[in-house]
Amino acid sequence: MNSTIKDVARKANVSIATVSRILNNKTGFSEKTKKKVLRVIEELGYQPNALARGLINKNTQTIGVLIPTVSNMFASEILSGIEKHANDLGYSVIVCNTGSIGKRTIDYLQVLSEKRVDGVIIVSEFIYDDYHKILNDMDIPVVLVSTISLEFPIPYVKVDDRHAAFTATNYLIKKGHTKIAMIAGDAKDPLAGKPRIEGFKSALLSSGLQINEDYIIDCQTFSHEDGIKAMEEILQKQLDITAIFASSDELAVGAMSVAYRNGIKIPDQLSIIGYDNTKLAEMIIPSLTTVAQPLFDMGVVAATMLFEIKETGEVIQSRIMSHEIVERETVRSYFS
Amino acid sequence: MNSTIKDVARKANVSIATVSRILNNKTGFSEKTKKKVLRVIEELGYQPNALARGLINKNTQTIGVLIPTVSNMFASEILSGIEKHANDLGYSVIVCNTGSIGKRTIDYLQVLSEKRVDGVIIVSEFIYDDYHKILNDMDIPVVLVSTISLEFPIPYVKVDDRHAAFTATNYLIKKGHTKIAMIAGDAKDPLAGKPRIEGFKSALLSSGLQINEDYIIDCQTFSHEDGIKAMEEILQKQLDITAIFASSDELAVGAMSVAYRNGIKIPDQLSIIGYDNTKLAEMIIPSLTTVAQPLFDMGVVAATMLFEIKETGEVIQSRIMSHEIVERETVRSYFS
DNA sequence: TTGTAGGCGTTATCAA
DNA sequence: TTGATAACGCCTACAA
Repeated sequence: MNSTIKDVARKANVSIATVSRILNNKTGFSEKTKKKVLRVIEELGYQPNALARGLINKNTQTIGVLIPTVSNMFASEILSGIEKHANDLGYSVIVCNTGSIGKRTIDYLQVLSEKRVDGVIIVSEFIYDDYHKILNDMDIPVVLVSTISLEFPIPYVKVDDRHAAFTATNYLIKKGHTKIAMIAGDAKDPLAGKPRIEGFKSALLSSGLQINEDYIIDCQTFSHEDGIKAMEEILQKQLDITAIFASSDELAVGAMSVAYRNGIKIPDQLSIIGYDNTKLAEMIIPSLTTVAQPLFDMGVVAATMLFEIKETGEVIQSRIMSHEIVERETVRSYFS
Repeated sequence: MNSTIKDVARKANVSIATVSRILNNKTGFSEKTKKKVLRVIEELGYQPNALARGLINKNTQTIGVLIPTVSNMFASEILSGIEKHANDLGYSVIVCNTGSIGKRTIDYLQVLSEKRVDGVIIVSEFIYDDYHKILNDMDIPVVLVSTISLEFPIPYVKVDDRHAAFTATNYLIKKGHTKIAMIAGDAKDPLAGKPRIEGFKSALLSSGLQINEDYIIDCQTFSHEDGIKAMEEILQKQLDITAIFASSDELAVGAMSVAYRNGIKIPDQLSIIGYDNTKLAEMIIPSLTTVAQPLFDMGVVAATMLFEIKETGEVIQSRIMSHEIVERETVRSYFS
């Protein structure tokens, strides 16, 4: 059990060098010995030891993925894309669930560093100085997904949040809505929070609509639970609105459930548009109109970029993925 | 960048053996040299090479997880639990997205074998002979989650599907329902399909109700989409029912959406109970009554078992996790 | 308390 | 076409 190259060599009456050559499709052996060696490998059930290989080749055929939570549809869809493409190229992926706490990230990075992964993909996280320091010391490709670093020149793949939020809001306006609230997620979040608020505002502005800060509900997170709270706040404030733009599908769905409980019909009395286009958006009833991020593809693209950097050794251009409105059932038009 | 133990030794004027001892908290060095070495390590930013360590220690501090899809709430919740506990114990996890095709599983197993992972957790998959052969050759702990192998004695953690289905159906009956259909998922699935159907039937039987095979809708999968199809079939067949038991939350939600589109009020005109208790169940509107599997905990327990086997070297007892009805809004009572 | 040296399972460089 | 042999970075007897 777990024989080594040495065992193979001995049993086949050749040197380990020859076995190694055959294993790696190098040149320098006869067809006959190849046959023989291959048979012995089969007989022994020999499996090359990736550790020993990695030690000498300085690559492990594995990458690390830092991701806030695998157990939400947003992140897991991205992870799925990454894993898919990595696997297609013969790489394994180590998942690191950073959660919301920051400390674990450092530890994970340390571990990935010790394990000598060939690259790291970071999803939806702010890049602090110490992260970057470790990353830098590791001297391997890094790419960001759905996040960005102003401080450090790390390539990323994401949608243009401001633009997407603008598009969503504008969609509402084009449907005849003028009294619109926003459930903003974490307004302090410089990556997924602020830009979307800005996009919301500028859509209003460019249509000559008034901005009222009271109509922008700040939550702590982008979760379903906070969507509920936000909608309750909207109701309690008795905001005079016909539509809501939510910064995530979960927020939107949370809001929808409160509306439902209060007898508010969607979209008849209140329209709502989400953000992300997770599977939740199509499963919820009524199905949620939302601005889609190509989550799975973003994962694939991130992995593609990572390996491209690895191969070429060059810095790669970041990618802005295009977003699009997916029209479903939660937005009412005031025309036609 | 990427200094070795040798660099540390040289710079600290000690032997590599001493550095190694300090690194591993062994005995045999003075406090003074420890200080000195530690400082040098700090200065150099030295990180032990896990590959070299693993090569000699014969362990990699990483486990592999085979899972059909990370991008559904069921699997990702389990994965989350596994990752959590593994990480707490200093292990990394490699995710292997087996998808629905079988071939990839073999390849993944091969890779995990070459990478010399310390253990493997397999989620929701049937264990074929060749899987088992590889697993056996790897000679490492294996545990199954939400699946079971009749052929091979591999420890597992799961709920009692038959019992859980019985409980769900019985719950419906106790609420006064007598005309109940089942959306069965994949009826040919010997693990998640058949047992639930049996549980459904025996609940009916033990309450003196009739079993009508026509009322058991067989789908290919447990997906949202198939829930839609199943409900359409129910409608088209014009089954005379007041309640449905669905083999997964996704199926239930798919059915709900069709009911909604057809103006059928839930739970007023039709009650429905799901299976799993994923986050979807609490987010859907109205929120879904369902029989809960402790998904996250099952992941944690699986990891716990894995490491226990690894430590003790003994075969560990399988664990049947308890299920429970989570009462929400989709089941109407005919009493009171 | 410390150092020397052999070995973990490979690949790669020489010779032969 | 082959085979020794020196790395790769670390751990661990065994000596000192």
